[in-house]
Amino acid sequence: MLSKKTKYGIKALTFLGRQVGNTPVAIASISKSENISLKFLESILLTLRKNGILGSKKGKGGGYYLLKSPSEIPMTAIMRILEGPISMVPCVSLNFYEKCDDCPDENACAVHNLMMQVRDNTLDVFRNTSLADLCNC
Amino acid sequence: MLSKKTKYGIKALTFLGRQVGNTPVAIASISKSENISLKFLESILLTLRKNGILGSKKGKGGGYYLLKSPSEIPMTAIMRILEGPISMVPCVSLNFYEKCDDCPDENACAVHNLMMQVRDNTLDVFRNTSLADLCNC
DNA sequence: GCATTATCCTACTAAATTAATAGGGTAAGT
DNA sequence: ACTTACCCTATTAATTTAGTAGGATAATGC
Repeated sequence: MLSKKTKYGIKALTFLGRQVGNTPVAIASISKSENISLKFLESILLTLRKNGILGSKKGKGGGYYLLKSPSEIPMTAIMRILEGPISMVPCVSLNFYEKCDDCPDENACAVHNLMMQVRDNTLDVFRNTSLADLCNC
Repeated sequence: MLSKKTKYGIKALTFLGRQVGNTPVAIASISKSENISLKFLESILLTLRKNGILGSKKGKGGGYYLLKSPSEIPMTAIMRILEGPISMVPCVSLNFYEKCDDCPDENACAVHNLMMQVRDNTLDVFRNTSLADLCNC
């Protein structure tokens, strides 16, 4: 299941991507428009800034803005920052790999092989989608 | 992330599907072979039985066995019983649909439309895979 | 018919994760 | 100065997950 953190993060990014120009938007403004708890959203936008997706400006007229154009932000990046691994099990993860405690042989594991297929399919979607695609719908 | 419950359940089912004949296998036997906590596995097999995937036999020589041949058990069924919804958000779920609290219009929601694609791709994998496919690898 | 074997079933608990909330600090603009 | 709005750490409440405990019930074999 997708966490609220990721869901809210994507919604906020989409909102920012739909702005004309790239002027900073206050958290409170996004919070209201998208029905997201202000404080929770604050922490989400903070991690997106720390991970190089967003820039910010303090003081009056300040807020958050995209650092790149939406078409240059792939969904894989957003998902990995907000949700973590894209795969359903750590043992098939490309960026967050971990060995299973049980399971002596990965290649012989039915779950491993099945989840590999799921990962590839999910990855296809995220790799072929950028924030721009979400903004135009 | 896939829960251990689902992971263990799939491993147990695969183990049962690989048995020659269809004689009952004791929980303890599966538990040992697959490195799964006996009591936890017990509860998992119980739900699989209550959902029509497994049959059971009590007493000496008893245990669990598949009610159908592995090729007749689609992964969609197993996943829905053990893991629940296949989609990442309730608002795109076919079998466990729920409306979002936020989000006035589903069709205008970027997350909704993206997760629809992910669901379709994941569903494709599970629909085209049966337990038999897992047993032969 | 009694001991043994193995599933059945409810309830409980510990740990981890998620979804926030609180509250003050810091920088920018007027 | 004063206001606006992000910055940052810590705490908490709720939920989910993973596993445990302990006995009830049914089948089998001697």
